[in-house]
Amino acid sequence: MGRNKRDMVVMNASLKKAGVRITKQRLALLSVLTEAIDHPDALELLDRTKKISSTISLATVYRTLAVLVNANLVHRHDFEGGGARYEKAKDHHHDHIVDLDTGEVFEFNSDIIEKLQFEIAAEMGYEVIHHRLELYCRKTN
Amino acid sequence: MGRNKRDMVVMNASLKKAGVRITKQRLALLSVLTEAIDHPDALELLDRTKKISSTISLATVYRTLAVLVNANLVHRHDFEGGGARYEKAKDHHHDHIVDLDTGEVFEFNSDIIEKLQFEIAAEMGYEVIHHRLELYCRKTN
DNA sequence: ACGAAAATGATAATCATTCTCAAAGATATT
DNA sequence: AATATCTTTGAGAATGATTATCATTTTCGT
Repeated sequence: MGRNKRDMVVMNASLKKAGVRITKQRLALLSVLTEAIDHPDALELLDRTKKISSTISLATVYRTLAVLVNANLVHRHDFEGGGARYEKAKDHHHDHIVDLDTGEVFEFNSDIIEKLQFEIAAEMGYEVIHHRLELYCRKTN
Repeated sequence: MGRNKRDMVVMNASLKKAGVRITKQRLALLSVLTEAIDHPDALELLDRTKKISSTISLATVYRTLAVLVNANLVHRHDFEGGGARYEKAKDHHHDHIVDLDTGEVFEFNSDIIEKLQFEIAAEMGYEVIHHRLELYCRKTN
């Protein structure tokens, strides 16, 4: 687990940017989200954070996630089935492929699709504020 | 409201196709869905159906919707905020634009996007079983 | 019309998420 | 570093949408 000084500085800055106080729970949760390579839900995040901070509750996980999502530091996904899943915001936008059999989530992005969406909305007098594109898939063969 | 003999025959056939018994609740709900030009939720469907059939419960609305969705006669959408919303299946596939201010839902479809999705999935060894594309928009100025 | 099988209604149960509020912690100021 | 103030936390209650339960009623092939 990579929680060195530089990471701490970055996370402190992130929280300041979000206009919230720095607490060990928030640092721990942000650290878990930073290390995660998957898309965990609130319960899973609680478990992982407890292993680092040992003192955090489910209510705080939800509250902190709401704060981070609001500050655009974290993205929340409502894939089919089960509760919301979370992911630390990356610098590049991406959409998701969900493996229907394993539940695994993969990322992809297509500038062309992005542009087409923009054009379709514009044609109807709309501006896309955000969007959701999920491909529910099965392995071929 | 258009519930003539031809509609009844069509609805009867639809239910038979779904392999379920024909009840007045199911006919009424299907009729409401057929007439709907919007994307109502379960509670709204209960209200509308009561006006036609006068005897249906929320439990039956949910149960019947589940049956119809399973039979691919109805589509269920989980747009952001609030509960699921339903729509009678049309012969052509389409995606949705959601007006963030009014909650209104518009339909669109793009063969190009569809094809791109297919290609992207194929490249990763996947076959798209179904997908979800929603544009959350605001009117431009 | 008869009887097995399925559907209904009323309500309880579930599940994820949000709310409440007293106690603990963080930050600015001195 | 002590104080005052304002925020966050934890535990559990509350919520809201949806599903399950089960006794009663309805459907439909015979």
